[in-house]
Amino acid sequence: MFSPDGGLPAAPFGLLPDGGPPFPRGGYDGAAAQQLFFPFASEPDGARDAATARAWLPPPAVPPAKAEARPARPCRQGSPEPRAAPPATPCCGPAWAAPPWPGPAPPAATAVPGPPFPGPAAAAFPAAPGHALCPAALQPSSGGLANLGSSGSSSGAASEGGHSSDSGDEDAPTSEELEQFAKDLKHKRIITMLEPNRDEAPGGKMFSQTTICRFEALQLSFKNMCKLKPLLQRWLNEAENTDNMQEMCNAEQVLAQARKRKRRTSIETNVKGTLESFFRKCVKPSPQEISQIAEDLNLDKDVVRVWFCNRRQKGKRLLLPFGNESEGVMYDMNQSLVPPGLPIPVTSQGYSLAPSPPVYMPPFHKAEMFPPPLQPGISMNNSSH
DNA sequence: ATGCATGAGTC
DNA sequence: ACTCATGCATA
Repeated sequence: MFSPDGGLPAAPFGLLPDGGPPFPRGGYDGAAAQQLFFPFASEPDGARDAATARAWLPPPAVPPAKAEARPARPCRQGSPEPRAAPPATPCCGPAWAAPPWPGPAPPAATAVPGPPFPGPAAAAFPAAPGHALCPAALQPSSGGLANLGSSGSSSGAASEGGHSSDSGDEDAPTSEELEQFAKDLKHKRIITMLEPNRDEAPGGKMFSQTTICRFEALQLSFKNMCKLKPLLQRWLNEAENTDNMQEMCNAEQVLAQARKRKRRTSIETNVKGTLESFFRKCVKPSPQEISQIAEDLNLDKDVVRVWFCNRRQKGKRLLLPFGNESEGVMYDMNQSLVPPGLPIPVTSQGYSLAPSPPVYMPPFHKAEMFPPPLQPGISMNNSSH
């Protein structure tokens, strides 16, 4: 049934061989030393509550072809159930259901390839008053956060729990602000990293390099960025005003290293290509399908499952944030992605998520659920491996 | 910089 | 079992 060509040589979406530039780990070597950089008091638990929010929802302009609502069911080839608008979610439901994205985006001169966030309509963020959409994010700071940009010196102190200032929704940073902040953060971080003793803070929670990188690259969901901004902001302020960021008791986070973590699986390039082709057919295979794929590829079912999860997550991360136009047309959970005319999103490293050709997978028959007919010419950066 | 993994929260 | 946030490990 599933004969994934035993090993497609190419990857549909221009999968890059994650071969990024070597990360200069000044002081970290060993596995132990984690890459934690930012310490923070503590993350408000409530911050997560809004997990329900569907980040990057389509803007008003876009006809709700189907807001990336929760598909819920495995791929149903034949019947792409029409997706209704996301039901108001508990917390930020309404807020996010209604496109948070303000109007037209100003040329955001940012490091990122495309305007990550739509527009500056500033306070457009519908922070449901009653609920803390993003508790942390809503931290007042009377527009202070917004001014982070001026890396000049101590930008506004994003103190928390301050004055709730202006209106109830003005707190939400605008995309512009976030971008600016991201830049500022990047700058500061670089400086900071040069300081041997400044990578962590006392007793606080810190974020990993991964998260920071993603923040800087605006690869996190808007909601998430809103949440993190105040925390990062605080860190920046502290870093600026503190000469010694405390002794940084090595502590090294005690590294949860003691934790038994499954060794990272390295999926072979060709296998990856096959997975990609499966993904294009169905972004959310059913457990059975996953099992089948796993069997075909000789992978652990769990590995396949996780791969799909991550692939979906990646799709959202890369596709939505940068492809404004694509809002609402993100990949159909029932089918493949790539809506017609979708602007090819490219990440900072030129990672194009779009399939070479405007592939648009038509509904396929069950019988051919997964025959991944990769298109020739699709480039796959087989780099090593 | 990003792929794969983990865990909380949710459906 | 999925989404989302986050991080370890690696290219």
